[in-house]
Amino acid sequence: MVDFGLRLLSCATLRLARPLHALLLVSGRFDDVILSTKLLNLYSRLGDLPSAALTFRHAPTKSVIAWNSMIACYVRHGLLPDALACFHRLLLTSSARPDRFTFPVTIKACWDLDRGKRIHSLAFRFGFVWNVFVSASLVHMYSRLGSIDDARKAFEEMPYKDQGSWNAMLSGLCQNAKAAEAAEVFEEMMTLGLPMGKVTVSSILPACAPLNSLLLGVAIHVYCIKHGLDSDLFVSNAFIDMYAKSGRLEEAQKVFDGMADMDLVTWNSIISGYEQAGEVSSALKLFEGMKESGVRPDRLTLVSLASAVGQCGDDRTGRTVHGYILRRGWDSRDTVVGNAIVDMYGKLSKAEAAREAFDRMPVKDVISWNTLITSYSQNGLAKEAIEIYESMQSREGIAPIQGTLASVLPACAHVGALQQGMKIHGRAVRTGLQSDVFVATCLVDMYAKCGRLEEATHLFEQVPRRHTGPWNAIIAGLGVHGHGQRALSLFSEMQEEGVKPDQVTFVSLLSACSHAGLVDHGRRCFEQMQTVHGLSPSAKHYACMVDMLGRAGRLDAAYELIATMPVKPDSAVWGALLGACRIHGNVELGKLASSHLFEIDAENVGFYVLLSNMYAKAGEWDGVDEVRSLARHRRLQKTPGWSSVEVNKKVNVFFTGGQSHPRYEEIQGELRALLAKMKSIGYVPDYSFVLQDVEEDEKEHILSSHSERLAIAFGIMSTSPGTPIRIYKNLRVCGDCHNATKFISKITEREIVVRDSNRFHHFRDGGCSCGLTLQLRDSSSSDMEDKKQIMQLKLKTRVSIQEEQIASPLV
DNA sequence: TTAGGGTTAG
Repeated sequence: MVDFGLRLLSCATLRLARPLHALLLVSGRFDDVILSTKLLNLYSRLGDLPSAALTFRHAPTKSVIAWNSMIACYVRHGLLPDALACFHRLLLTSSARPDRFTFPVTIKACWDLDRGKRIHSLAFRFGFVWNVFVSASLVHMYSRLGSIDDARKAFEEMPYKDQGSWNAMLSGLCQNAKAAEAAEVFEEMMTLGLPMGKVTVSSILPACAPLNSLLLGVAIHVYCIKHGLDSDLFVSNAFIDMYAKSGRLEEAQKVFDGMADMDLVTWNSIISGYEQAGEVSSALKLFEGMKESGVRPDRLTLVSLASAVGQCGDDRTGRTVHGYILRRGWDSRDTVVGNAIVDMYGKLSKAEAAREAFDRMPVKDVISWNTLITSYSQNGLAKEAIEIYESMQSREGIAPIQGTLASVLPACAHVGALQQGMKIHGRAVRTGLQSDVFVATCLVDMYAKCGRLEEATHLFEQVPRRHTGPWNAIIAGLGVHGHGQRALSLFSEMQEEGVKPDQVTFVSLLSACSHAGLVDHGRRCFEQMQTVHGLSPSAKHYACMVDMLGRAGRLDAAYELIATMPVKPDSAVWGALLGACRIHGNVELGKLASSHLFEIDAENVGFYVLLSNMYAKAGEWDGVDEVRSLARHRRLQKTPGWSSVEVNKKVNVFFTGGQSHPRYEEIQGELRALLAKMKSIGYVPDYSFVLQDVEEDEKEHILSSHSERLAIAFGIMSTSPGTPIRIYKNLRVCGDCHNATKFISKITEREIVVRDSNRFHHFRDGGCSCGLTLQLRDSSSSDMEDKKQIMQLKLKTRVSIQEEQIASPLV
């Protein structure tokens, strides 16, 4: 006589299971409720859902154990609705009664809170909630579905808690970002003298990094080594993750190196650790190791990989990775992976490729939109970024979150889209996001950069002041408006309130001092930054210092600083020196700065223009020719000048000489009318700013086609009288436009604010009271000399050069 | 004869 029970229990493969199944049927023993249930369990254990379901259907009598196994089998296959349907059939059609085993598995099948609560009340009605397995399952389910309060309640109501219940509570808290509470629960567990198992360890470890408590992590590590828990795979994985997130990559690597076997999670944790720390090449190397070891990458691996490639900035690797992801079956419905690809292209400065990847995604969530907005915004396509935000608004089911506003507000700030920014501010108020420190900081920055310093200050005063962000934003804002003293006094206030300044604070502060010509204050800040605040200056800080000393004419001191700086000077540092050399006419030092710049940043036309300008000012025409031919040789083209003005919440962009605006003719008419009035009260066009060697009336037209004029004219004709006009220009405003704008502000009785690549110009009633007045006066004092030189330049080269712009295409 | 609780995420 065959002992079917024993053989069913010990059967390990499907190949052995099938003959047993047949034997049961022919011998008539299948009718035995215990044996048919054992067969079902066997199929369920071996993961053969169809056979399990068939066995279940044909079993003449169904014990509650059979029902339980069937439900469990569905859950194991992720068929949650089938599992719940099976449970309901058990309730409604079977004479069997659910038991304490039924509920844990059914609770596991609940995929939303409503269902979970219904099953919870059924478990209560059947009297099983007091079972420790059932209640621990409830704790787990509520945590999984994000209802941490219900989880805590279920946990606290448990009359008896075993280690599993504590573990469920710990991991639930960790997964719902309640690290502090998790640590409290853990402490309570230790106080009660409960033992720590490997599950406990891997549940509590994720709380260490968010709590900044490396000490706790290390203590647990020591405990694990002592009790032999450290060889467990789950435990090791949790340690890698904990160390990596605490910034201890060496420790993470040590754990990784000591592991006997590794799984997908191991590789993902270490790769993402290196990627998050910015050690991109190590992350990519580990990915190769992972492939060699035969572990198949999953979506999380791909997310880390894409992010690593985005950081390394190498678009060839980017394309390779994208190709790899496509080949290895990137599920196009996987929104997280899709978002990572969009982000990768954005970081590689490939806004178009980002857009394509975005368009290909069938399911887009709010993160997809945020990522695309950021991709455009960070690649200088601010207008497009705002348009994407607008089209996002019309999508159903997609509501802006913190990250959305934090990506679109800088775009508004960049093009000076004040009305759009204000609309977004309104939205932030309605959704309560304006009290978010990050959003508030962006709002302060936006108002300051859009020329509304009062609003920025007002908003700053309402923001909680513990964080450094808002302080940095307002200090920078005061800086670009030329209010160096106010920036300094705010900095003192910041220290009095105990807010710790960071690297960014000092960049804002130093540039504020630089713009206002406060050299001594700037120097003191630069010293304090190192001695008092223990911050080592970066290339950015040195660039500010060089700019400050250079503007003040202390070129030797500026050069001295560069020669002795401990970090490698970048293009911003040398660029600041070159700019100062141009102002003060130091050709020799300028040549030196350029030689460095042409090595570090050979593609930047601005530097060629600056150098050529400087040669022209000094009358060194050979130098001018040399620079021009160098630029031509490198196939560089001038940066097109453009200005933007916002009318009716829409950003209008005008390119210098551009005729593509639909109301171009009207704009020209407006400009002609203005010009006549300007001339009648004493405006004389300054043709020295015209670059082409053409007839006088043509010159007049060229000046009138500068992008800022087009934008101003459009602003005047499209808004009601008295409305201030705000312009953003990507390059610096030319001297003639600066003068003309004074006249326009007088004639039209408008306040005109022009923000250029350097700072703000406030025009009102025929004057300009901006921070730059001083500098402009400086350059206009030598106006006559400039004009003479430019005339000479024209004679020699037939084309002259304007600040930051080369007249005709270089190629 | 059946059961719960564990690590990685844009």
